[in-house]
Amino acid sequence: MANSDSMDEQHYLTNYQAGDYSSPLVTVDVAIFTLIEGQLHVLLVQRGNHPAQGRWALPGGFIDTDSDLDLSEAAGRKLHEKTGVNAPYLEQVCTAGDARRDPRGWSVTVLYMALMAHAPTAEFVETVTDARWWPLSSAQQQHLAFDHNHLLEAARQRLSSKTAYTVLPIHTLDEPFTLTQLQQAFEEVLGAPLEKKSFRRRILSADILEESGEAPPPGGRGRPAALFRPKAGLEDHAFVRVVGEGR
Amino acid sequence: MANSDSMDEQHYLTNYQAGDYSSPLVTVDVAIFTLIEGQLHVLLVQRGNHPAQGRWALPGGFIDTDSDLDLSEAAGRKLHEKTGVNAPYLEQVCTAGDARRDPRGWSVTVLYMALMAHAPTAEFVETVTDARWWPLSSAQQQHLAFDHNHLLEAARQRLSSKTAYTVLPIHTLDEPFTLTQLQQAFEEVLGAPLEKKSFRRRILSADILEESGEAPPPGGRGRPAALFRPKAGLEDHAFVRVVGEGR
DNA sequence: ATAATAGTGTCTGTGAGACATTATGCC
DNA sequence: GGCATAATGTCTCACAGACACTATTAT
Repeated sequence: MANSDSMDEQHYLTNYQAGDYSSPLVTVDVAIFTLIEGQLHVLLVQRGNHPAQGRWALPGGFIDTDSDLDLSEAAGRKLHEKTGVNAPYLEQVCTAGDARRDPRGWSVTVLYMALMAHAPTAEFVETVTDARWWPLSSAQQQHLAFDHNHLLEAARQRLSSKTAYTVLPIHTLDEPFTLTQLQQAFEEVLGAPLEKKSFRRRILSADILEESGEAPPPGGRGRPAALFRPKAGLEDHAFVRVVGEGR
Repeated sequence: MANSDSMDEQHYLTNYQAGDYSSPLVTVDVAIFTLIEGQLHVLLVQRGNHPAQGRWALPGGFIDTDSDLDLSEAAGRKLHEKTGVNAPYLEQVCTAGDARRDPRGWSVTVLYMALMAHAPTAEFVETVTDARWWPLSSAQQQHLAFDHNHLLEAARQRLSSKTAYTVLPIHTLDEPFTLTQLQQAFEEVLGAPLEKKSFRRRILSADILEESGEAPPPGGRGRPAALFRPKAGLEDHAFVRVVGEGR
């Protein structure tokens, strides 16, 4: 390790060679979820290159030390390249790193979870042959590249557990939305039904939504529902009690 | 990117050169907390080398791709090298990475938080001139190396927020302990007083402690307290309501 | 009117907050 | 006895669960 008391930091840095240490590979992967017809889906891409050529994988790839300013920007970039969308919600989940997860050697991946509303008008994804929205359970049943089954499970767990005390699923809906739609989003993410009254009481008393004055879409059966959108900035509300399975 | 349809994965891998991409530097840092005389302390080491020579920093360093099997093992190793202790509790907090946090270039660090009981008999740390337990507030007031002020704050936040719905501070105590000691540990971590009755009700009804039959230490004033230790395996209990500031 | 969906009233149960009271050791 | 600390009794309040009920639309 190059160092001496007489060497100042400037001098040290000019002599420093990054290649002196064997550094792990560093990638960023993104599990992006959305609701399509009420079902939770995750975006996967089919790998065109070795290793794991032909397998489906979470979108991601190597950090570009020239153009990426930081990790979350790298994650956003990977996502944008695949979906053409700037993820409305992006959260770092965890980092996996060991000697075996990538056959190329010791590698580290920083996993992000993203949520977006599925815009049925945006064909950008469906038309790309190697990127597809998968129903979550189908995605989890197949053999994904690398350790992406584990990563997907970790992201899924983060989504579920945070849904119990936040309003995360709000990011899977287009605005404005009805309370029933929001409840169904929660139920799909949690994998369990919720009590209507409790849910509405919880959400409304948190004071994080505002009624959009808009008229309800015509053609629906039954009483038209009120339409809401999140109040600005208040989307990261945390409840002091957990919802669902009151043990 | 080297690839062709005719090349099989084995062939690809033998031709693969890790140096082909400019990879960020990868380090692991650990914020280890303990209680010393009721006060929360964090272990810092003074850097002997450039960069940031002479500054105090969280213990950590480069991944050793030869000997480290995975990230948490690397974190455990860094900790062991500094404290001679295998951390009883180790949790990954987050990963920071950008072009500027280290003057040597694009770097990524995986931050872990650790908790341990302060064994007054263990001089290993105090005698090493470049490693010291700092009261948390003193540590946070000085200018630490790199972005370690931010990392320390992130670890501190994780500790506080998880303390609100788990029993994390249990790992800062020697066994057996009294409920009063446990409550004081919670209060120190949360930075706020707790109601005695609520606290005891919560902890006892969670059924995660067992009474150690041991006799209370002599010499104390007042009624002797019952001594407890955690039941095996049940230390990661999660409550469905949050403690402290019942808003 | 009937079906269908939106939305409310209200009772129960759990557990946190507050704080007064009792218990058990020491001198 | 008095002091100090441990432990309990018990009331209130917030909020989740349950579920019956009313409201508003289309046909």
